[in-house]
Amino acid sequence: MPEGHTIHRLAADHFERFGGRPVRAASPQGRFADGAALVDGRVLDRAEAHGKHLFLGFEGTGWIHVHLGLFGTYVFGDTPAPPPTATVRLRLTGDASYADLRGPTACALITDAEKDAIHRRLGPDPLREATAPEEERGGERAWLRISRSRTSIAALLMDQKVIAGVGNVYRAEVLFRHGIDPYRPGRELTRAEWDAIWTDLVVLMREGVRNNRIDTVRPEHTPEAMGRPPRVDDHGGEVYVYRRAPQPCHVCGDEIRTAGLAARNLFWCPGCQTR
DNA sequence: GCGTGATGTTGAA
DNA sequence: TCAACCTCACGCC
Repeated sequence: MPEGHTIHRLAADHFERFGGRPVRAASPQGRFADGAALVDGRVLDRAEAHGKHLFLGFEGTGWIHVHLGLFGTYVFGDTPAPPPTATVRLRLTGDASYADLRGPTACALITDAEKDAIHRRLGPDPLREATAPEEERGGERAWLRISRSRTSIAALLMDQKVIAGVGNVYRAEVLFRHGIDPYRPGRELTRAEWDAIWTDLVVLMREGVRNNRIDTVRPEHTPEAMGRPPRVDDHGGEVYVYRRAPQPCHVCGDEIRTAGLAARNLFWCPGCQTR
């Protein structure tokens, strides 16, 4: 699940369930035992996300920094919590809820300064647009990088230093929605194309947070509108190209293509996406 | 029971 | 460019 929308949703869910009250913390798996002990019994007073990074702030203690990586998952439940399984890296327990974290790439206690360093190395996040300072709006910093780069737009969109929070699904889908060939170099994008991509990501990812899944098809291309069966797939909602190769494109009927790019699977429609 | 792959990142070669 | 890491579900014996 973990693209940026998932992490922002997790931040909100954590604050809603645990915010403003002391929580119990434990690491049944053991690899975060020291950190959990330091946080145990403290008040969770902030929860924040930047791209795919989650920050849980504990009064007077610092932050737990969580990155889910490819396999990390969170499961929330109501108390009383069942006995944790052996792979639970971190369990937080509050009055009415518990949260189990499994398989993260990162789970560590960090200071304000370490947190600042993470923010500095990440690009602008479409989901932080509303709270970003004026000069950070519109993905301006991302455009500076993209407009000067010979690297493909597909690779640039996955580079968290360029733009934070976009993963393999949003990348494939936003390029489809704007008819852009994934291999086009960043510097061959027009300003208007970039503005449209950024604005679209803000909308799509906000909807992703709200629904807790990725839907990208326009109303005229939904299963209902086109009289086709809804997608049966546990990898998200209705999409145009992600994991659809070699099925036909919903819009032009061409065969969706897939190829490896920087160790990830790229998906696109050769008919709809041009250089 | 074994092999595979997945919405990700890092660090070495 | 490649391997390593984290976990789990699925297909195929």
